[in-house]
Amino acid sequence: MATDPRVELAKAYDPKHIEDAIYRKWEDSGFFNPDTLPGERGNPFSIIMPPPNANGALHIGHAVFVTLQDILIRFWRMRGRKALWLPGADHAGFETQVVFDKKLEKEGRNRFQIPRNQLWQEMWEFTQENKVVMENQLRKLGASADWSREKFTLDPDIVAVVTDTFKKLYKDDLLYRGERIVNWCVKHQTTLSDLEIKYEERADPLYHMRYGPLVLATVRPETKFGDTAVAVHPKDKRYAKYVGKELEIETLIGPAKIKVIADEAVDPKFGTGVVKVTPAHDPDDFEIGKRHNLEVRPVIGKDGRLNERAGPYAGLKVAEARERVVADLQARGLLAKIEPEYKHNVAVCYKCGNVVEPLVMPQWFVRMAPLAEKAIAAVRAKEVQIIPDRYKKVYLHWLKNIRDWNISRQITWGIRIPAWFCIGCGEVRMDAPIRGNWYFVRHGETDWNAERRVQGHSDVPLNDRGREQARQAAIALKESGATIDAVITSDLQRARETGEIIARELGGVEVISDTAFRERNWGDFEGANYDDIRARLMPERDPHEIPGGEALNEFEERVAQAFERHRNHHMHRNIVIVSHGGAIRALLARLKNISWNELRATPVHNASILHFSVTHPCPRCGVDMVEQDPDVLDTWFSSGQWPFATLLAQRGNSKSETRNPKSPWTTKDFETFYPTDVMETGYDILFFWVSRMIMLGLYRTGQPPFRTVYLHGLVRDKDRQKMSKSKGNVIDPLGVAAEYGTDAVRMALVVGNLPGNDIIISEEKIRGYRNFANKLWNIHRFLMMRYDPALADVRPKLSAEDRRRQKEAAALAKRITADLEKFRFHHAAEALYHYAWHTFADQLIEAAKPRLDPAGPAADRAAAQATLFGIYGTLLKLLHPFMPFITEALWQDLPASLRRMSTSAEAPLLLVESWPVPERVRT
RNA sequence: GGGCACUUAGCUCAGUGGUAGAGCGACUGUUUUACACACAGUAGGUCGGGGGUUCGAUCCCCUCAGUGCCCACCA
Repeated sequence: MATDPRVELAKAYDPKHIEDAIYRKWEDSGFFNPDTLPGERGNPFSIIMPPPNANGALHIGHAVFVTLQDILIRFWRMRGRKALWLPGADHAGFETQVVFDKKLEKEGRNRFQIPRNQLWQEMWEFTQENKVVMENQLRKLGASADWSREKFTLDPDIVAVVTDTFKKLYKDDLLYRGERIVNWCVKHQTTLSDLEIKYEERADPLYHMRYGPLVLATVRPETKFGDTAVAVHPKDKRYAKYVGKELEIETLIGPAKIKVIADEAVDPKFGTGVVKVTPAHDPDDFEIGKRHNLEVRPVIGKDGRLNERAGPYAGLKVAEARERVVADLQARGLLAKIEPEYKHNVAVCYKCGNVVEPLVMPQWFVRMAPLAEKAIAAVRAKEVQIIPDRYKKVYLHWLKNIRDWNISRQITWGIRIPAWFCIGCGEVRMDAPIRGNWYFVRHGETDWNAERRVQGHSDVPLNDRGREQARQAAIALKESGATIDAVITSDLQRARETGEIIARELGGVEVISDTAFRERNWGDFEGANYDDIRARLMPERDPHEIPGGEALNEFEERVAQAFERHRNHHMHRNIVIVSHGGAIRALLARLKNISWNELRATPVHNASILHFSVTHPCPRCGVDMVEQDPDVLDTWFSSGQWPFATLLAQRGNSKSETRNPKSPWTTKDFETFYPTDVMETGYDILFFWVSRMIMLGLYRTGQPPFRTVYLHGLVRDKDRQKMSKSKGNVIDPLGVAAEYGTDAVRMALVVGNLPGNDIIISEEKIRGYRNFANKLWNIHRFLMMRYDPALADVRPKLSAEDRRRQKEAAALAKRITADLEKFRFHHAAEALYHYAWHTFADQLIEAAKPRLDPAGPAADRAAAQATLFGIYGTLLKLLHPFMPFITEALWQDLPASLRRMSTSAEAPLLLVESWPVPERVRT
């Protein structure tokens, strides 16, 4: 824009033509990076941006945090602080997995049929694309974040911090692997933390079943096969005579004996006062079971179907089994009564709404109580302040009643759990030193694979897809970081080609061909359809005898011996073995000492990679190979470390120096900016995120990760409805920003919104602030039209009114400053709106109009001009954190003499040391 | 079952111990060279009901009602 006051600006403010250029100018200036901010800046101010999920576009909720945090950052930067706003993105494990699962579903695929490394690769690309889109959206919203420090939760240096914390927790006995009852989502095939389940009220039948002489009520009769006791209240006289006895009961799968126990958890007033105890499938029963040392007898599997313990009901889904069991109970007279509409709450997956199946599984749990204790103390001692205050109580209550946190997830997308198990006996071998790695890779796809034809020794070449798969496998190997020393492959063409592609992609690794790694010889069956053969032969297991082929044990022996030979030959090296589905299974069966039947659960897909590491012999079973836990960490376990992890991961940053050699666990950034000043986020993730950041921050650094938590509300539409795509009431922040200007959207999100209260937004409101931006534009236009540079040399004769107005403006500046210091954004924004429009425009400008007449006395004209421009400059500065684009544009348009910058004329930005009220120096 | 918050103009919300404000909307008028994305004006509220404290309450206390949210989740 021109600085010549005679050049006319457009009549109306058009943000489209201005915003991008302004942002580019800011970014090019380097002022977003605290290291290149001009001026003396000893006093840091830092905010770590809540990393948006890299699985989609930004929504209006993101615009809220961008606005509030950007206001804070710009405010403190203008006040001379060394201000850092560190941006990032979250891989958002389960959330992204769900989004990606849906995408796959649309393409007719599903994640359980895709090799892990291939799925990972696809998800990596998906999130990287989203990340770029998101970054640009954040820029559009005016975020003055330091992009040079940006982090992603899967960056290697972040992962290093996170896995280090995992190991430290384990060492400190704050992390354990335990068989505990967990929330299992049958659809997503993963466990969920207690925060990731919701309760829904349902009306289901309550069945009163006969257990010998007793009658008990349940909504889940199908779990009866897993009952290991019947419980009554200890003081219940009705049943005292049974306690401690074993009852002979008739069940649907024959007569059985069941213990009667007494436990406080039983409510004698509910139903008959008798309860069946199923420790494997009910959280409360699991607790009762622990108290009474009851057997945990699982009858439902991860597939949500009954298992072989349920006899004739095996294989049925829970709902089907319930119907059948009830019908059969009724037929046998074992059902005393049915209450058809019993209202109760059912736990469901918060994403898909399917009923959560409580299962007992080995998982990793963080022992929360000791961590929570410190997090409670920090807030009580006001080391961390929570705004608004009422959330403090919510926070404390949750922490006081906290339960251990299951951090294992059975999904692909996430940070792989840094724990290793002995492949022989499953023992946890956390610190087993790795000396050599073996990667078993199945060959890529052939046409026969696609046609489901048995290949055996038939020499079929890879097809195009197979070659691409091989390349993908090579990329995955490369990315695993290991240096591959050699590729050993079966001599059959499909394996050899795969091995050669991998070796080439890895930069010309030696390829060794070995006939012993061939697939099993399927003799007369080769070329036939795989399913036909399975149907014709034994449907449950592989045939031991194949006409003209190789016996199973011979085959296993051949492969196992070959592996043993190579192992001895390639000690302490990293070797890829490219072989076949059957051969890899044979190896697994030998190495892990498991049956073919169990192997069926682990499909070996084309070009999939299995990774084993060699280490010391296991102290329990002597096997010297380990494999990494296939599970990944709950996303919140990594994001819970975000404030310190991001600062510790600034080692490569050219401006922020390398790590301190004295302590590997620090960086200059960490020392400068930690603990951060403010954590600004939504109240909906107080437990998920904020409390965990406080706990993990205290645990790892001894300090809380931030001094103040500011919680904003959820954005709703003007009918108080949550925004959702299905309701069609979503406001796309970028869409409205493009239409009305980013500043208008920002103001609309600030005015009238108190901390912790839900935010109501409507297009009308945004339009209102678009009008305000236009008002500012025209105030500027008027001032510049009347501006007379010649008056700069005239000594102004200020009137009493001029002085009063100057004082008024100074008071406003003080008030806005105090509001921002105390996080009263809504106050400040509204006061500025009001002042600019109804005081400055309506009164000051109107009053000055006659005085600015060129025919008037010069001293008075100079006074009017000086007063107006002086206050106007202050106003622009005060408005800048809220409406950065237009204020910057107008500021730029002021003649340099009016800008009175303390920095050089080339440092054109309002954001440098411009705040009208200086900060008192902190001691 | 426990907890928290809210109930002020048609809508969305500020606000203060001394009998109420903003934005949007409605209505009337005005195209006056900063702005019709504007200006000038008008209408509209027993500040959820009841009780108490007080000279005085929308604001403090009690209670009732309604709304929303969070936590827990005994078959």
